[in-house]
Amino acid sequence: MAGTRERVLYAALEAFGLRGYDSTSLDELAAGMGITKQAILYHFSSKEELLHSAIETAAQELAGAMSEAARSGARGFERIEDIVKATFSLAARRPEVLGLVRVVSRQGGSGAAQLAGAMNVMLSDALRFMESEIEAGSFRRVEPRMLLLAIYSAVIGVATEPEVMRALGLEPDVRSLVKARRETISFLKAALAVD
Amino acid sequence: MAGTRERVLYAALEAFGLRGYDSTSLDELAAGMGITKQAILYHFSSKEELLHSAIETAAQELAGAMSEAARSGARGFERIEDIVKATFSLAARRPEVLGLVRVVSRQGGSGAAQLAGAMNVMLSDALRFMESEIEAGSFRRVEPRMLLLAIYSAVIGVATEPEVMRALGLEPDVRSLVKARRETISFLKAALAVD
DNA sequence: ATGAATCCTTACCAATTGGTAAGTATTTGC
DNA sequence: GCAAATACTTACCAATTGGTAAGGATTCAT
Repeated sequence: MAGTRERVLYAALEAFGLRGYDSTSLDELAAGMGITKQAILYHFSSKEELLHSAIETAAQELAGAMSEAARSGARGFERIEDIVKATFSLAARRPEVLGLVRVVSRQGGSGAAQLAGAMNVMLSDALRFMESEIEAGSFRRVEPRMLLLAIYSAVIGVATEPEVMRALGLEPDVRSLVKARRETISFLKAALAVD
Repeated sequence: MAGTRERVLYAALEAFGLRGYDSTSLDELAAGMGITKQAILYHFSSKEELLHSAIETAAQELAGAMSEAARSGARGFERIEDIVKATFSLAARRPEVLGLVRVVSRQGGSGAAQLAGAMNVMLSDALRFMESEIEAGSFRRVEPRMLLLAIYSAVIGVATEPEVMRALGLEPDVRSLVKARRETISFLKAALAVD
């Protein structure tokens, strides 16, 4: 059995990422784990600190998945494909991680700044990759930052919008996610291909 | 001066769409308008009913903007372009409308079902358009629903993720939004073009 | 064996939450 | 002119919120 501190951290990451920060009370969180709220506040001095810890964990996990995907050292579009696959895999395995990224980046405030800081290296790596591929003529000539934003939005959106999928008549099950992944990749491939 | 009921409705739409449902208290909302919480509860029997009314308003406003964009009767990619422009315009003018769509579709529950219902006609129109354009050979052969989801995600994401823009070193001002719009359109154009 | 640290619980607390009840101006219908 | 509906306000309320204080059990160092 993992330590209480870690269990709290992961439960908080899940709750914050799936239901939102304000919508999650410490009492609920504690009851779900069979402990009391004060046990949480023993390990984390405040709810906000718990959020910051959860953000850090999520950022690390995301960075880990990305660097794992980049380990193959693929170039050109294959690299993008690896990254999209890793993102979808993460979305299926632990939807709360990307969920927290969304919740926090939307909410703004110090959490967003912290998240931005934690993902800074990842982002500038991605930017440099984009620029070099464009320079090399492998990708279409686009504004790399705008492109990253579009890719981020498309992938995160597809991977984390179950309700929108339902509204479109798609059940957000594993099969549909795989299909969504394939479509997203071919979508990006077409968008990036040189004329 | 508009009636109190309408003012409450629009203030709620703004607050729910930008800060979230749970993060907005009726007291706050009322104080911001110089009335008391009970005045709100006079016009709307509960906070949830206020949310439902706000969702309906947002859905109508979105549908209005879309049908306005479709009024030109353009075909092929020009139609997509008109719609994306209209969406960005809405995002710049009233960010809370798309914000509410996001918040609600993410949160799930009865609000999401209501929103899905209100946007049903719009969605099936969009689907039929996609299918006919693919059939006519104007767009690349893709799964229309997946494509819609990708477009939705890309546009909504770009138009409503100021914090992500900031993280990428882009200030979310009008100029950047215009640039983002242009990039999104060319991104979609490339993704949809037939080989 | 014992003092101290670690890890929790019970017992509170002030502030805030959505919501009710009752009263009061103002407008409206007749 | 007057009852009734409309549009609020003040006064409450029970439940929930994040957080504090203090105490108890267990482990650990000496």
